[in-house]
Amino acid sequence: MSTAKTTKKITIKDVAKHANASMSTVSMVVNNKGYVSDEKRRQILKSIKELGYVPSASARNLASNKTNNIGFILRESHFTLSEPFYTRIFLGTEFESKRHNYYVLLSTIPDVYVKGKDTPRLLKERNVDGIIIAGKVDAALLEEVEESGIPFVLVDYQYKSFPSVSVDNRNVTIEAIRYLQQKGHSRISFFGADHHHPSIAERLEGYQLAMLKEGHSDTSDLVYLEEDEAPTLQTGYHLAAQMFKKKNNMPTAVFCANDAMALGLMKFAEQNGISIPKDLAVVGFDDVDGAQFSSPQLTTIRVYKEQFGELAMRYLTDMLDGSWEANTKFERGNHMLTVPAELVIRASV
Amino acid sequence: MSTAKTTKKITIKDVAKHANASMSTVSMVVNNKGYVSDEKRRQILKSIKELGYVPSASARNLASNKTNNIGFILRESHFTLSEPFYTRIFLGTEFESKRHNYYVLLSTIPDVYVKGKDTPRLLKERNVDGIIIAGKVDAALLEEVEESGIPFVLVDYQYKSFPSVSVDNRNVTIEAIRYLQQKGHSRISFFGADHHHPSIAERLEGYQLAMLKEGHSDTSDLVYLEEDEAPTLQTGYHLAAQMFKKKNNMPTAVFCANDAMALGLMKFAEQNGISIPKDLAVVGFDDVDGAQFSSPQLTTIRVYKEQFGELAMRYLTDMLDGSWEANTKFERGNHMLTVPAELVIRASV
DNA sequence: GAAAATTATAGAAGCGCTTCGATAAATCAA
DNA sequence: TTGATTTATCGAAGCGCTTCTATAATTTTC
Repeated sequence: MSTAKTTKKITIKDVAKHANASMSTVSMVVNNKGYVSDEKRRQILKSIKELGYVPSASARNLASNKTNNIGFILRESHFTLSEPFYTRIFLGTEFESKRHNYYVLLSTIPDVYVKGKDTPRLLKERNVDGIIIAGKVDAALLEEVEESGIPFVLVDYQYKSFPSVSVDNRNVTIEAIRYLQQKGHSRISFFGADHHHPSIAERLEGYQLAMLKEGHSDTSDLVYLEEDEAPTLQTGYHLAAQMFKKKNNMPTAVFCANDAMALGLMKFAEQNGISIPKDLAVVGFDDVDGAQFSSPQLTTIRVYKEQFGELAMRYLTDMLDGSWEANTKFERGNHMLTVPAELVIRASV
Repeated sequence: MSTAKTTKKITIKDVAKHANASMSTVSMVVNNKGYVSDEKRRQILKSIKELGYVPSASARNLASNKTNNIGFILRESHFTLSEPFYTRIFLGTEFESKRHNYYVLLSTIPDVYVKGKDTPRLLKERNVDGIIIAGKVDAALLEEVEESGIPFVLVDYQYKSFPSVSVDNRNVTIEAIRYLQQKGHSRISFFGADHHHPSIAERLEGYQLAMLKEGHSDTSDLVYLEEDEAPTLQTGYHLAAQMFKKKNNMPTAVFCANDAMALGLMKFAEQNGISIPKDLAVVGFDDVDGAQFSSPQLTTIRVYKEQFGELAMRYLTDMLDGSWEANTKFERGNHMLTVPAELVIRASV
């Protein structure tokens, strides 16, 4: 490159000399620990600024036996989803990590995970202090991570009683169903898919709870589940086709386990001359970008993805510096955190 | 956690002892350099495996004055775009980085970049050996990066004659226009936006070149440009409305600078009873996921995003280990690489 | 007002690796 | 044969930090 003078790297030693202090004192100032007199501190801070000193990450890591990295593990397909759900969560962790001075190493894993082969390098090389795992992943990976002893937290997924952060699916679904009921709907359907996914199972649960409360103990003829399919627009479309085949005893509203399916349902409706919300009310879940551009605009449940990621990161860093363990509010088995979500009322009901 | 025996960390020293060699010899084996007899090498490799030795990244980095990290800088809005274009490019770099034993540190920057304030931490802390910058970013950032002296390459963007990797926009656009012409179209429109973006400018250039070749030296009444808008579905929709307002001398085909706009145009067409491809042929650019689900399916230009990222990473790592400089094929001013794209023929023409 | 505790600073060991001589054996050139 | 190279190995310095220990100076305690 064109840098004329290859300025020698400034080390802590240079700062010490310049500030007329010892390396250890400088280190203490930089790390904000130990005892340093105000005067000396000012002196050192001044020297740091003047010399443009920036601590070397590797030296620091080597000496303190930390890596200063947080691993973020995510399935490839979740990463490249056109709805940037996990991407946003990742972004949230990235924001939060800056606050705690960590770097985030993103590692994608293939959808079909093979234990030894696909093990993230950051795990093998133990190049992270903690790990965030987003979305549903193979149990084998989870076990590997657990065995490694590296602290971790799951996001938008749950497994055993591993530390996790998830949307408060059940309660917000109940809220949504209540809303439909208040609007006069009593025959309310549920569209779901892949109900092995804890989130979707929880939404179904919330739905059933709310229906039960209004006396619908048996919802089997109202629930449409494509158990082995992903909850996509296509799935929603198919489910809609299926539902409209049986002409009698039709529901007046549908709660979809996510927006993609709701959008699929709306597409089917549009193509078949079914008017929304006149003939059928629709509620989605996620509040994807497309939800506000659909016609009619979709009433749905908004999830704060960035906050989601931020909370997970905070949880993890708290674990790392021990302040979490100390916090008696969170006892064993209570390690599953929840982020709120909220009903966004638009035009599809 | 529940790890009973906190197994002591295995260091290079342990391996040396176990293999009856010196640390330096082990180091040479690990790094594949210097002279080591086959016998000793085997011996050491065996010990490494037996002990499960994994080198410490920080120690290695400190000693060799490298970081083993590559920075990936991207605008926040590009990262959370619903079309995972840059996300895919990122994925490509991630794949390739594994091959070269680098970690990728992703850093997003806000859309309006303020020099000191938003400077990526990895730049300030010089915590990377090289940097990849994806998409259009603020020139101030580019200058900061250049000043840092850290090797970098741009992806899907160009600035001055900085090393870059881009789609071969001009040529593939010419190919697409030729294709339309072969299909009998001669009045072909161009839909564009934000033509300060080099890619879009190049596409326009290719379009004009191809039109010129068929005698259309003046395309001004065929080109629809929303210069200060982003190339979104909405923009495409507006442009379509604009175009259909003037009833006479209508084009028979439209080349859209990206799929989003093409989809917007098609939406307008559908709502206004214009049949595609009967009344109007449409070609897009990017081959986004939505392109194959539209009706009719969109004829477009496919960009191999992962390969894009891979190439950029390869370029960068080549720069880093000097083998690029040595390669006489790439002289000054020739540092702009190109990835091919291809016309995908579907049903909209 | 002397012992104990706290505050302030410096020095040095050591984190786990790479790499630079030093040294010696093996191979080559003539 | 013998000096010059090449091959093989080792020991030790040093990368830039953190942190432990030592030593004072200052403040607190009863």
